[in-house]
Amino acid sequence: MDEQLHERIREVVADVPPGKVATYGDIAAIAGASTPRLVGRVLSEDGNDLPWHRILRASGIPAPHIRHRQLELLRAEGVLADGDKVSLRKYRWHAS
DNA sequence: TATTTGACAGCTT
DNA sequence: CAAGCTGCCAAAT
Repeated sequence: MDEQLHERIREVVADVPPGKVATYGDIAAIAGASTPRLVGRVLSEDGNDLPWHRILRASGIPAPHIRHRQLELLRAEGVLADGDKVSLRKYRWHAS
C-alpha cells in the first residue's frame, strides 16, 4: 500500500547513521519506491522529525532551498562539504 | 477529469 | 564540464 511505502521511506531515512549521507535514489531503491521523487515528497511532508539533512541529491548537492541548513547540520555531524558539494564517495551510506 | 508542479535521476547534446 | 530533455509518481488546483 502507499502508506507502507511512505512509512518505509521514513524508516530508511531514519536508518541512515550520523556522519553518513545517502541520495534520494538510494533511499528510493532501498525503500522500494519506483522513483526518488516520492522520497522528496515524503520528506517535504513529514521530514520535520527525520534526519532529512542526511539525504542529498545524486550530485552530492542538497536541494536549493534547504542547502544552507543541510550543510550546516551535516557539518555538525562531521560531514564536511566542498562548498555546496558533499563528497559522496566518502560519506555515502550503503544499507547493511 | 485534466493540467501543473515538485526535497529527483539518468542520458544526450 | 555544463545545459537540456525525458521518465517517474503523487498531490494540489
